[in-house]
Amino acid sequence: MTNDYPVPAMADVELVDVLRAVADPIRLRIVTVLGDGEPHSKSAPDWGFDVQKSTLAHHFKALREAGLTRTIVDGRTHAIQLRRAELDARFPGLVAALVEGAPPTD
Amino acid sequence: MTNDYPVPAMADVELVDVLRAVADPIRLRIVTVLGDGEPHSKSAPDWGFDVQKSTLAHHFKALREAGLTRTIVDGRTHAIQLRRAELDARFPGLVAALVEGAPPTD
DNA sequence: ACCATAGTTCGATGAGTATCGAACTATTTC
DNA sequence: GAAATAGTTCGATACTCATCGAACTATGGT
Repeated sequence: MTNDYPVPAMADVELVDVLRAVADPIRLRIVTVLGDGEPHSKSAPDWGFDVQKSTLAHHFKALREAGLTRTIVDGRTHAIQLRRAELDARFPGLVAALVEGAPPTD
Repeated sequence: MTNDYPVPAMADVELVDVLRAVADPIRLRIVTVLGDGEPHSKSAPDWGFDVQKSTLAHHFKALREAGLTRTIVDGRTHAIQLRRAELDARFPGLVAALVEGAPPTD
């Protein structure tokens, strides 16, 4: 069936939950890549992390449930996108600070 | 003699470690209060958290070791201060976003 | 129908950590 | 010196969570 990748309403998202979501090396890296606001494939090889795809799925879920991202389903491929505008409205400057403060994408 | 409350050099502080430090309700609250850049007493009753003072000491240590704060010793009382200027230089906009995005101090 | 591909979910495991209470250190006061 | 005060440290406990592998769902291709 279609879209059951629910996201919380941004008004219900607490700052501490957002921070817990990005307080992990892999998830922080994901968020900085998603900082451009565009959808990115969930494809594990594309990301190049040294973890199994089940672990990556766990991180994607954590980001979505914390209110940071949404999932876009297209056939059998999924994309993930930062809820940039909503986040900027609710937590001004936060995403920008994360993107700018993260180590270079090498 | 007591001035063994070492802090890491700001250049060595990683963003993800800062985020892990503030990804806790009590520590996030502390940081937002310290956002004014002034020293604040470590006195447990003053903070009004519902934890023992040993727990509070643990959180103060976590903030200091993550590079967020410094400790100022004065006799038998201690104060804690945000390393505001250094943090702003290393992670522009981050502290401001935390202070602004945190729930009201009410 | 069959198989391959993309991604999720589940159970188990191990590491990290928030919390407490008690003991400890350092400083001030009497 | 003794007692009180401020805060830290330590050991134990409980809980959270990152990770893996295997099983599962869903879609697309042949």
